[in-house]
Amino acid sequence: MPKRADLSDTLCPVGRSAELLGDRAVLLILRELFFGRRRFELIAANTGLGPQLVSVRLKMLVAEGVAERRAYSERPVRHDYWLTDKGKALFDVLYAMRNWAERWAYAPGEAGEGPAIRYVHRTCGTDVGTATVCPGCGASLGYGDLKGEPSPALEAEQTARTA
Amino acid sequence: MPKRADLSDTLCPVGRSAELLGDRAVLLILRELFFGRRRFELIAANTGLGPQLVSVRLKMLVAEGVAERRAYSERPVRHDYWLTDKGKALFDVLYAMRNWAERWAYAPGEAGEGPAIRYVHRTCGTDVGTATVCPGCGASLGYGDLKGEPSPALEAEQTARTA
DNA sequence: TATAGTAACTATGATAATCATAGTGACAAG
DNA sequence: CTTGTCACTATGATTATCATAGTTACTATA
Repeated sequence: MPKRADLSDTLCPVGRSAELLGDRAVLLILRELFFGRRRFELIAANTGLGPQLVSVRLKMLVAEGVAERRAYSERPVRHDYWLTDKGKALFDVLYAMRNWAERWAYAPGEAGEGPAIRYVHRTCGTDVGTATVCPGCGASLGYGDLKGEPSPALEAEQTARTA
Repeated sequence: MPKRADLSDTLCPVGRSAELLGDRAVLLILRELFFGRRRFELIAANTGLGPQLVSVRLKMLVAEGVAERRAYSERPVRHDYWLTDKGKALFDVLYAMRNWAERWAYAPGEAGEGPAIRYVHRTCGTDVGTATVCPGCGASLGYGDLKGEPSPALEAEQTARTA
């Protein structure tokens, strides 16, 4: 394909986000980072993306200030990737995607009982369902406030990929 | 590229959404539909996408049940595209993208004063900022509750594209 | 009647992004 | 001194995307 059109200078905020997020690989990598999988190989394994693509996208995310490369070991030198504040702020987008999918993207009963990922408010323990404000205590919910618990079926799928 | 990997059968809700939303063209077309631009040529002009891509993606959105093709005129036969309920539910995702971009994707002062798009709660008139719950009346905010008002600069950019 | 215009597409070819797979460099462990 | 781990890089086949031109089916104006 020809060079993809550049949206980074549009004044439209959705266009600007689309420049970053309108990419399957980026979305999947962000998912991994939000789930606490920071190592290159784990990210590649869990997303099913080739190492080339993972490499290119991680560099892009670092360049955009969304992720950060850190050494977690000298001798041997090993690096992993962490979300910056700018990256953590993307949680709301992924959470909205999850909310939409839980409601619209599964055939009846396909995900077993209940949602594929259950989110619980850390401070009060309430299952928040798909809310953006805690139904228990009324606090607004962002990254760090929520604890995601994959269903047994989803967990099985994930461990199968790493094996 | 080889055929892109299929995520439609993963149990992960983010993966499922990514299958649809991890695509620049889809995101831009959805933006147009949410802004009430339903005609093919308008969508192509405002997104800057070629007619081929717009055609393919609209067919995909219709096949996914996110959009619907309607005839708005017989003689000559003319069609346009509307969001279904499943499509309208994606508002939360695009709104989260907008919220993120307003905060993180502009250089200081780049968008002029205030946000690139101002959102106002229709029923109570409050400027909601980037909230998901109305700061004025406490109602939760979804598609239909909000009225988006582009800044003069953004409006200028949009009309420039259609001319 | 002829010409131009509008809207929703389809067709084509050049180019670049993606996938799959194999390979590299730096080190540790047995 | 061979095997293993981890974070990548290199390569070639395949295909999606862009830009542009063309098509179909009408309406409107001259």
